[in-house]
Amino acid sequence: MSNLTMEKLVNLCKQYGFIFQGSEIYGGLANTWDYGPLGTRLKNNIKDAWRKRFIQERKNSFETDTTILMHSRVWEASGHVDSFNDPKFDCKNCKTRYRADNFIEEYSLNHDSAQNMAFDEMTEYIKNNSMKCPKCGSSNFTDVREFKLMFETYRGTTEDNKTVIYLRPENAQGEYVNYLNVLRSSRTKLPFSIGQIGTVFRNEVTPGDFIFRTIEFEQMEYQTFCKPGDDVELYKYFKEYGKKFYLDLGLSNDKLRFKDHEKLSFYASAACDIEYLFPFGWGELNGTHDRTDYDLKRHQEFSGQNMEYIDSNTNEKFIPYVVESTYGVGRTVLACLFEAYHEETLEDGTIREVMRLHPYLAPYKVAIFPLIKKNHSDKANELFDILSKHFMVTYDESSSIGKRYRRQDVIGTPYCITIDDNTLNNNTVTIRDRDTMKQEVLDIEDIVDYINEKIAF
RNA sequence: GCAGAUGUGGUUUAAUGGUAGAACAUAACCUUGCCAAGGUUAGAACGGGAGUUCGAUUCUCCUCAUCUGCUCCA
Repeated sequence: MSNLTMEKLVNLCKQYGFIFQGSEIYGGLANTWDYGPLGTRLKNNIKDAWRKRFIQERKNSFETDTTILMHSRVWEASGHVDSFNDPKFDCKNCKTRYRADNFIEEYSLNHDSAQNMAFDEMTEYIKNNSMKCPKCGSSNFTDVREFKLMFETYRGTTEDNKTVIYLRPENAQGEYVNYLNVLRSSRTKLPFSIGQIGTVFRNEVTPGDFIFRTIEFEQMEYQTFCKPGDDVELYKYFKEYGKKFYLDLGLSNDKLRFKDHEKLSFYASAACDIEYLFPFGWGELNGTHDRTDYDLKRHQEFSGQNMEYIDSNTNEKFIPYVVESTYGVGRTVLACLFEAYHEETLEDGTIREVMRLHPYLAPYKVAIFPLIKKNHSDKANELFDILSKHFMVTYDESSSIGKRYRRQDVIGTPYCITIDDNTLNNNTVTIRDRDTMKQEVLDIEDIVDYINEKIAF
């Protein structure tokens, strides 16, 4: 049973230290969220899980960590400088927003091209041709304005020495510009993959949905370079591999679906999302794109560097195709939180809130309780020192034992260990499983192996 | 970015143009021997700014944030 609304989740995350509003003491900055102690653990565990599946367990798979700030030519080559800002205007009457270039091409009498028009020329054109809002018939429009989706900053310390530099809107270009470096240094062959986890920035006008859409966010990206033709099978493979990854994280099959793109971007020959059913509707977690040789070809053109691969068996030369699969980190965190939350009514009628996170994702693997603070806290602290060398452990000696169990249930801790007189006399502890509510007696020596086996991913 | 609604301790809330009250949560001490027990005590709030007023959490304006619906998301 779960009836977790977004509002309730936001409060829960704040209360227990998963996620806080960004810049909260100054009134908040819209669409930014800070990860607290528990949220940071959860997020890092998700990233580690991804790393394990995509880098560690796959041959010819390499991780990079490239810079947020890149040469401006990168974004010209990628097409972002030309395509990642839109000319838009609003109908003041019915508040509909249009893309000016599309509007002119679609609704003008001659279907003129707006390709080469400046913004004020588009404004003039719309006015001079008495174009009307297709929705309400009004001609009361705002001027055409530019909506830049890339954040800009400046390089250079003096006013007259400044050059524009962009904050990356995707990680992918970092892998593409290092394709030759990785290929050479790793002595690898096609097909091979470069993965990367990194922060990207998009200056979008957005409604929030909590951490679902933010202006700064992390992506886990996976680029597979292959021989042209092999991209078709790889594309299919990575769609399924991505879904498998989400099932492994504990998301339920009936809340996951594929959504093929009908309209393809200029760089892609195929595109498909994996969506999760959030309380606010289906939302994208992953996008897999067949980017063909678009990016490497463009970088070859713009940089002058030869991006061709030589197949040593056939001596063929070609620019590799790229299949990209991108996973949103924050969105995955959000999906895992929604999926994990349960409310259970106990025999005495009280409600127990349980965060049934996969043990690998749980912020703490084990909580240690001295049954009686006075008698058992020394031994409990000793155990903390032993176990904390192996995994994240938390310690709680305040309030009643029942209350301590409940606190761990809400934050997803899979195992609780209680130290009592038996521990002092026989070296055994009571370990309680969050999901089954069953208690077992365990020798202290066996705890590490017991837990490690349970939390494996 | 547009329209509407909302903003009181961590959370849920009460009242008020004149000292802002509670419950839960939190912390300390006592008690307690395995699932939110009890007692005592403590800390903690009117989103921010300006205006009207002798005095504003309350009225007005601006702003910030959140929610709902649009819009946007190569």
